[in-house]
Amino acid sequence: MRSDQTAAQATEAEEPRAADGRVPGRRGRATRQKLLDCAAEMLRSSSYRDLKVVDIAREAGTSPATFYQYFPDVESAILVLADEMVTVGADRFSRVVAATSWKGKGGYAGAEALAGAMLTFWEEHQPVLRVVDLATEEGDARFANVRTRLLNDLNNALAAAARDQQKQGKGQPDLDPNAIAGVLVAMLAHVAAHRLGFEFWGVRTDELKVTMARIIFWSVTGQKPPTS
Amino acid sequence: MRSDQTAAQATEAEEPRAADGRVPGRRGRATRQKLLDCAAEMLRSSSYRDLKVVDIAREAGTSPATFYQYFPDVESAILVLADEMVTVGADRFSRVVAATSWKGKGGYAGAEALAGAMLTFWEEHQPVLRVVDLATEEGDARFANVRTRLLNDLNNALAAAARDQQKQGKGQPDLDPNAIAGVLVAMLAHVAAHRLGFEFWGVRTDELKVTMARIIFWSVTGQKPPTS
Amino acid sequence: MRSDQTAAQATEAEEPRAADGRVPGRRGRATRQKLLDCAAEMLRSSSYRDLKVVDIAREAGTSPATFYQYFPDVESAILVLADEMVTVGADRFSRVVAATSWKGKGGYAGAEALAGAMLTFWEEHQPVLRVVDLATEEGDARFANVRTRLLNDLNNALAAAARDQQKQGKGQPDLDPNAIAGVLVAMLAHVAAHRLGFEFWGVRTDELKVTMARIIFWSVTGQKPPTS
Amino acid sequence: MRSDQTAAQATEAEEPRAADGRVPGRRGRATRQKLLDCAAEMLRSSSYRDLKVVDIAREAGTSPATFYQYFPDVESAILVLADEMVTVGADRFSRVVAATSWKGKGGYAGAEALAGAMLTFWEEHQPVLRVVDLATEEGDARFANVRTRLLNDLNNALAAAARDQQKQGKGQPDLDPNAIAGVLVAMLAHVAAHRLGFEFWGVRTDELKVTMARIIFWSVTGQKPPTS
DNA sequence: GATGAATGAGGTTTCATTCAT
DNA sequence: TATGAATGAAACCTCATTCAT
Repeated sequence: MRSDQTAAQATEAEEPRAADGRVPGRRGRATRQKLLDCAAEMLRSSSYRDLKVVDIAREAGTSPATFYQYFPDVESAILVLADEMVTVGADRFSRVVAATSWKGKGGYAGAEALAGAMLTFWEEHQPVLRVVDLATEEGDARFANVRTRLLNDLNNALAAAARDQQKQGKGQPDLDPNAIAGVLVAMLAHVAAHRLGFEFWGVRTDELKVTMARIIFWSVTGQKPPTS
Repeated sequence: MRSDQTAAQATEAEEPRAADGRVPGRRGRATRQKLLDCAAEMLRSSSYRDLKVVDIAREAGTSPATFYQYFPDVESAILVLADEMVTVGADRFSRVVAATSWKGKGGYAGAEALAGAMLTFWEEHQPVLRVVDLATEEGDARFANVRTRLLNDLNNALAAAARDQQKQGKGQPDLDPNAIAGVLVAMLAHVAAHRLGFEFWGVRTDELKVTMARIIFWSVTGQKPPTS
Repeated sequence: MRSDQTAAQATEAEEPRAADGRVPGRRGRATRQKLLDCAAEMLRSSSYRDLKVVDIAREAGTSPATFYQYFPDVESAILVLADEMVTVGADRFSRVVAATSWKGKGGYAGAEALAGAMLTFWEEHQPVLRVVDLATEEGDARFANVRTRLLNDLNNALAAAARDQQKQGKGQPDLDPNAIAGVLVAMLAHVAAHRLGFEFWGVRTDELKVTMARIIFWSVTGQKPPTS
Repeated sequence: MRSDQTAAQATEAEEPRAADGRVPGRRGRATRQKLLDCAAEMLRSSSYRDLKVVDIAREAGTSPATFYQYFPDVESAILVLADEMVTVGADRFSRVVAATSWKGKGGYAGAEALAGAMLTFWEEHQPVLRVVDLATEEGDARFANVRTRLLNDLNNALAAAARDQQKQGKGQPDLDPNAIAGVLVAMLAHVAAHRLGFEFWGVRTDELKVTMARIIFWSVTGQKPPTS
């Protein structure tokens, strides 16, 4: 049993390499970036499974052969995008939880900020996050790794908070802090990923945010959230 | 805004048909079933996207041409499996919620039964459910339909319970019942789908069940769950 | 050089046989006829190349296996239809030419009757005739044979008439009677086959008939056709 | 009713494109041409319906995948051949008719030149023309278009000549000029297409030419062709 | 006589990937 | 660096045809 999850390694090294092992120069880096941008853009409209090397290359105004100079396959390119996203996201989530006292109105506000941050982040990075979810679901270890790195710190922070509250005699006495954190993160991620579906069924995003914030706050602190 | 979701139509008609429109006889039905069984079995080990007609046919000891006699493509075959699953699941979930009073210890027991039912059901039908999730995520309407039919009644029942509690002055006064139900169902489905991941991270299924049960009970009734 | 074409053999024997060599009884003959009727009907709407054994069988409410009891393949079935058509057509054309004196107004009337007969016959048997043309064009000897049998007598009769006129010092003195007949028959068949195309381009069938009749009359007799 | 047919658009744009949208370079164009040449060559021996992508590719010493780089299917490749043929043919026929005065011996010589041109052209381009006829017959609009473009100018020129003669009080007074032109073109095309069949039946090509020339001359001018 | 079922055989099509320039 | 071209390999899918009942 591992009581604490340690962050997995980043997939992408600092220096991008071309297929022949050389570190690309300025022109090469520009081409590489163009390919990444196009891939990201295309993920917005078409499904991950429909994203072909040929298409990305054409969209980027270059040839498939060029694509292979920078990425061994489509997944690897998306992984780079995913890595960039992780850097932004993990940091943002950590910051929100770190700023939360879990006490009184401010504590609840922190919970709400967290729910909001998740919803916003998922909205911003929807295309890549969808791929991460899909590939993880299909058993792709590289993407599972991304997912872990994105949510790991958040998960640990919530678990720590829950544990802390329990020690103060406040939280949910009988529950495993890791279970609480895991369930809450699962809830957040899943609801955020399906925000549009909820809207379609007539549930507004704001209502989702409040609902989740209250569940978070209560689950961590065991206190009734303050009524607004 | 649609305050109540109505169950979508089942995909599979009563009488299975062969490609030429005829209703298959005993031998034909046996072959068809064999193909379904093999497909289900193979989903256990390989990813849905890697499931090829050739493979299923070979596994079932027939030829691809025979497969096409009974299903237009792999998805359609899986849809049949999914439909069978829905029939069982939707019924089972409805039963659990219907038996819940949401009052006192019995009410909490109902919440726990629900969490347990979800975890168990997902464990039993993991391969097909994974495909349903994946295909839904990829925008396949037929599978989204399956998902809706599976969870719709449960969602409505939870929303109704939350609304009912609010009327009695007990529930979560400021929250949209539909949001509550949606968030809870999302949590249940997502956690159940990733049960193995949780186990791997050291969180036992029982703890997940209890944690979710308490969240459910509190979210619907606004009451602190009774300590065991 | 063959100055006279002799009629080729009919493809279909008097007694239809089943695949196993037996002469079918009443029930069998009914099935066989049903298949023929359906094939004929389907030729009306779909192209000859799209006519599949499975389709004919289904349309006839029976199975492919049954089809093979009566015909070795689709072409053979159509050949039967074509044979029936030839019997009717060759006879009709012969009659018209036989009734023509090639003298004066009556002679021209005969030419017009011939043109009319061709146009009408092609209209009546358009589906089968189209197949005959197609298959002949594709080099199918069996269908070329049909075409010959349909037009052979007519061809010979026209050649004889042209030759006869030449002997009387009237016809086209310098032309080969066989060439005249061949060209006229080609013209008749081709125009009749494309009657609808002509209508589409704004040329009425009546005008085609008159035009061809005049060409025929003049080509055979060398006389200016009488003005109406 | 359309009294005048306007030429349809050419099917092939100026710049051939590869499957991925790029304009092929020298090597690519050579491969493309090789494929076209092989297709043309193979049409000589085998029927159009039996011409498979695999076969053309093999014959050209490449792979099916390469074929698809230049043509979406076999028909499209043949259409290119047909287009090239049309350019040559339409021009040639126009020239012949334009050079015809329809007066006296020179007029008849023009008619004979036309018949000769048709016979020669069909002999030269027999394989492609056979496909055009077949596909048109089967209702393929793209090939019908080719046929129209090949014969349209000729048809219009003949109709104009016939109309002109009528105005001079010479032609066939009671006949529709469009009908005359249509019938003559049909005759020419059909006889030319079956030249070999005629030879087989003992009718020499020269005799066909003279016969058709006389019919043309008389049909347009209403005058007895001058005896040689 | 009729046919439910099964399938061999054959062509189509798509891409990831490579290589020579 | 970049890429035009070519292609192996892998599915797909469709029918004509057969056979046991």
